[in-house]
Amino acid sequence: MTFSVATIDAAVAPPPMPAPPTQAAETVTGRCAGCSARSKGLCGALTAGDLPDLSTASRPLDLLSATPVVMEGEEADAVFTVMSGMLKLYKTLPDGRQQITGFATAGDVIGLAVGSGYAYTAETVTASTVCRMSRTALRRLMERHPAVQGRLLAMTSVELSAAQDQILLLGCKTAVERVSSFLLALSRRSRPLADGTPSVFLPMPKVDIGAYLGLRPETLSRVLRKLEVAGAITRLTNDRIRIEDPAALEAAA
Amino acid sequence: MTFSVATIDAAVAPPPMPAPPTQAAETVTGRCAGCSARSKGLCGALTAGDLPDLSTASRPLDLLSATPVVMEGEEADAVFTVMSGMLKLYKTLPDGRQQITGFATAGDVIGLAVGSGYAYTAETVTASTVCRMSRTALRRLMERHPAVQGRLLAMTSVELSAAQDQILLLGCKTAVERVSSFLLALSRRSRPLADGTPSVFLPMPKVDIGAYLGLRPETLSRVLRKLEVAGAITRLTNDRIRIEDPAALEAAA
DNA sequence: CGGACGATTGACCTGGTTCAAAAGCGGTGG
DNA sequence: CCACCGCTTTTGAACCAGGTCAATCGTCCG
Repeated sequence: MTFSVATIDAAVAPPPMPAPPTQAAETVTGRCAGCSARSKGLCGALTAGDLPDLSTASRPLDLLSATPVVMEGEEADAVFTVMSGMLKLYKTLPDGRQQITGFATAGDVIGLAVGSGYAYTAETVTASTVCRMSRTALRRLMERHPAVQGRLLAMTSVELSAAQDQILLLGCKTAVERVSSFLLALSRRSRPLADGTPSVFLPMPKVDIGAYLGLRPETLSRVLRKLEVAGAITRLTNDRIRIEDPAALEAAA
Repeated sequence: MTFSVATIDAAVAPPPMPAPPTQAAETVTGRCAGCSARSKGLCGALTAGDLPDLSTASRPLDLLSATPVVMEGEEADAVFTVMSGMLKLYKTLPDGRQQITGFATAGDVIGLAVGSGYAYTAETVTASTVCRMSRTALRRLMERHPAVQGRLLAMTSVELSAAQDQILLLGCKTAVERVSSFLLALSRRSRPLADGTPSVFLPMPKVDIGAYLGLRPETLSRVLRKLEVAGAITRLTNDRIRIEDPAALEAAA
C-alpha cells in the first residue's frame, strides 16, 4: 500500500477544542499574519505587505502523530512548512532498513526536491501543524519575491552543513560520542528548565533516535544509562532529560 | 601550523610544459570563453554576453596534488570552481580522526559557507585547476544575474541530496554494500572502456576511499578482494577497476 | 640497488548487534 | 480504583562485522 499526499486530508485531526476561534472569522490575509512561524522558514523573507501573496499560496493542516506527509519517490508537487510539532525525515532501503536523516520542527521546510520525486519520507512523530504550498505557488512566489529564493538558498545551505556534520558523526564517532553530540545539539536549541539547568525534550521513540544516530535502541539505552551513572545526565521522565554536566558531554562528544 | 588560502599561491604549479600557449595572449574575456568547465558549475547559468563579468570576477589557479585550497574554520572569503582534477573535502575531529564528506571534480563548486568560516577542508588529490572567485564578487554576480542564484540553489540542493544518500550509506549499510554503492555511483559518472564494459578511475589513495565510506583501508582491501573473487570486478591497475557484473554490484548495494 | 610508502594479508580483539526475557507504563474497561 | 493488555524500554548474554596490530609484498624513485 502506498500513501499519497492526499492521505493527509484523511488524517487531519479534529479540532482539539470546540473550534479554534482564530480560524472562523479570519480573512485570508489574517491567517498568515497571526502565524506563529511567520518569522521563520520561507515566510520570514517576506514583509507584512506581502502577506496576501503568502496566504493565498498556502494552507495550514493539522495532523495527528504518525501521519505521513511526503513519501520518498513520489511526485513532489508541494512543500510544507512546519508550524508546530515534530516530524521525522527518513530514507528506506529495499530490504526495509531505515535511516532517519533529520527531525523537522517549527520553521523547517520539508519536501524540497531536486528532481520530480521527494528524496525522503516525512512523517509526524507528534501531532503537528504544517502549512502546504504547491510547487507552482512556490515558483510564482520566488519570481515575485527574489528574497524568497535567497532565503531558500540560505536554508538549504544550513541543512547541507547539518548533513555533513551528521556524516562526520556516522562515519567517525563511537556510540557514546554520537549520543553526547546529539544531546548537546538538542540542548542548544531548547529552553533550560525553571532552575536554569539545560534539558532536552525527546518526543520521539528511542528507536527513532537510534535510527538517526545509526544505533540500535538497545545500544542507545545502554549509553544513556552509562551517561547517567557518570553523572552527566538525569532521566526526568521517559521523554525528558536534564543535562547535569554539559562539559562532560562536550568532552565525550 | 595553519595553512591559509594564501598558501595556494605558494603551491601554484610551474607550467608543466614550456608555457601554455592559451594563456599568454588571452584577453580577460577570452579566458572564460575557452574554459572547459564553462557550461558547468556557476558559469553555466550565464550566457556568452556575460563572460566579461565572469572573467573579471574570477581567476584560474593550477595546483599540485595534496595542496590545501580551503581550511575548515578559516574565514570564507572566496569560492572555487573546479576546472580539472580532483579534490577531497573532509572534516576533522579534535583528536585527528577525519571523515571525507565528498570528492569534487570538474564543475563542482567548493567553499560555499553558511557563516563566516568554511565548513570543511578541501585539498587536491591530483594536480588540479580551480577558478577562484571572491565572496564579494560572487555576491555582485548574483545581484546582477539572478540566474546565478538559481543555479547555486540547484547545485546546493543536489549536494544536499547526495549528503543524505551518504548518511543512509553510513548509517545502515554493511562494508560490502558501501563499496558496491560507491563503485556503482562512480561508474555512472565515468566513460566505459573501449570495449564497452564500465570501469571506474580511483586516483585517490585507498585510505581516502575508506575515510569516505567509513571503513579502514584494510577492510576496503578485503572487500575489493571479495568482490573480485565473486567475479563482480577486476583490478586492472591500482587506480582502475573494471566492473564485470554491474547487476551483482547492484544486488550487493 | 636500496629505501619509503601504499596496499595486502593474517591473527586476534572488541564495540555494537542480536536474541531473549523482564520490567515499565500508559491506556481501557470493568 | 484497579486489573489487564500492548507497547516501549531496559537488561542480560552470546555473537560477529569490522577494527586493530603486525608482518609482508609491491612499486615507484632516487
